[in-house]
Amino acid sequence: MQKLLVWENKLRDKNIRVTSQRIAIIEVLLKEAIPLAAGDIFAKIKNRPELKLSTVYRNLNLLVDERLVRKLNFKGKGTVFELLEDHHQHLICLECGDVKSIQCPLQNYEEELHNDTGYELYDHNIEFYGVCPACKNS
Amino acid sequence: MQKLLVWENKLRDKNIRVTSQRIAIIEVLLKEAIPLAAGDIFAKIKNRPELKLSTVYRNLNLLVDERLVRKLNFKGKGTVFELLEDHHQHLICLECGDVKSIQCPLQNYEEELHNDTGYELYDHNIEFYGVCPACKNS
DNA sequence: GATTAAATGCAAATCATTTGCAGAAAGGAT
DNA sequence: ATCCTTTCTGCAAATGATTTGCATTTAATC
Ligand SMILES: [Mn+2]
Ligand SMILES: [Mn+2]
Ligand SMILES: [Zn+2]
Ligand SMILES: [Zn+2]
Repeated sequence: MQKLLVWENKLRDKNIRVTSQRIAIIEVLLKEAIPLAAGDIFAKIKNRPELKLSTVYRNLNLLVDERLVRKLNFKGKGTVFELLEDHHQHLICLECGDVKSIQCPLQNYEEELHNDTGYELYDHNIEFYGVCPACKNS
Repeated sequence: MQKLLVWENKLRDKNIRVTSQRIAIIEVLLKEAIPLAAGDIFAKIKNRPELKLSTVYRNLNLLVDERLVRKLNFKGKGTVFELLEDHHQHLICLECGDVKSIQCPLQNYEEELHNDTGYELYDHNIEFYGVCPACKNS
């Protein structure tokens, strides 16, 4: 089954209407496969001059509320969005801005933190910052 | 030695002038001891009506550049700042906004990540989100 | 195809943050 | 203590990102 159809069904499951604007946004996020700023998503939607930036924002916010999209903030890039699929974290090059997805190193840590603090844990987010091999050699 | 004097010396060591505005900002961050938004810092500076919000921003940015202050972004709070002292991470209650400092669970992980990716690691940041015991019982 | 709630386009508003410039203050030298 | 140079601040205005109100359009249901 195509990825886009999977996402259309996720919308239907949450009673969110499948609009062409929503699909266009999800298509960009699927194709790029890295976290993108709202403005970048907007810029990558070609041949839809009537699709407005405010629509991009409204949809991203809705999808974040429905836990279909993750909203992040990266040093140097500001607020970015990615489709919420498998749990993973990010490694960001401070020179070229490259973003690498990495396995989350804290798979089992929330239980320990719960025992230590009494907090009910829901989520965590990690950013690693460094310089990628390509940038190091230049 | 008083904490404030330590910070004045940190400024001198970096050739940053010790101005009364800078001191006022650092005093707020020292006293509150949790990450604060620029606007919150500004609001907590009493009896200095001439001290402007733009000055708060300019100084926070300078202190971030000089690695004396850490700039973070917390879900629900936006951009916040804290004095950079010991390496630690944060646990945030999504109900009441309470922020707890916690020991960093990734003390030795950067080496492993370097070996896996070739990246030169400089820094990392973790946020844990949950609900605190007080909010859970209410 | 008609009905209704939800979504969009559009323009304007809001909020956070930055900037230009003229005057004030800090730190070093005399 | 005064002078000098550079940095810093106040102030007001600009910018950039994000949100909002409202009239119109559209998706989903019947
Ligand atoms: Mn990712
Ligand atoms: Mn802290
Ligand atoms: Zn790079
Ligand atoms: Zn709480």
